[in-house]
Amino acid sequence: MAKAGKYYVVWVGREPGLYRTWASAEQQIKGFAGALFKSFATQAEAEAALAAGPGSQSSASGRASGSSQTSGRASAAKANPLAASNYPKGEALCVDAAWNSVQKQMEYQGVWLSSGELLFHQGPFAMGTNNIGEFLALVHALAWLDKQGDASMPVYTDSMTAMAWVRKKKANSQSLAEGRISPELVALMTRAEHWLQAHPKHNPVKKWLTKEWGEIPADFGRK
RNA sequence: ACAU
DNA sequence: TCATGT
Ligand SMILES: [Mg+2]
Ligand SMILES: [Mg+2]
Repeated sequence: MAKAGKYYVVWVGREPGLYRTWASAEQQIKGFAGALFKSFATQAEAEAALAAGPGSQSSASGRASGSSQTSGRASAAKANPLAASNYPKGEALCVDAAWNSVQKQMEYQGVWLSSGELLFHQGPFAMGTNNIGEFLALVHALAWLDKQGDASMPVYTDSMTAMAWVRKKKANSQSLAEGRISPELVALMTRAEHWLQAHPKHNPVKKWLTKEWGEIPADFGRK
């Protein structure tokens, strides 16, 4: 997670560009031979540095330490998502879920768009699914905002499934229907559906455009 | 196909 | 490559 308000420039890495969280920037440079990166306090500084290149830095930019790998992955987002004309303006909450296929556990969290600051984190939970995590994260954010008396703050998710379940106030989960979900999560799902039915006019839910803006700030990294 |  | 979903 970002320590409120930092901007990370990666000049050399798997996918060079501008990142809002250390988790996402680290993915680009960890284990990448010859990686070059640096953090900045403001967007303007970061954008200027990204455009100018690593050679323009007078001090303390990061260099890859030990490792060796040079391969990357196909480019997804643009190098500077913040420059996209449709990038979200103003404050918002961002949520995401992750599935740990090694530990077989799901977790989810919510962060502020502007700073990357963690607002909530739940889990890990056994016997879950990606979609159940995305759904619970989204409803958790909506309920939290309602409790604060904030009816206008938008909530971003990258999950079409979670958006559909919230819209219908019903989670169409195969795993749930077939009894593969833990009692704890079943209870949370039931509670979430009931909350939605009791609060038909919840805050606006918006789709995070990962292809245009890069990973949602609430993303967990490992993928 | 699209989103995870 | 697999699983969860619209
Ligand atoms: Mg997600
Ligand atoms: Mg993610």
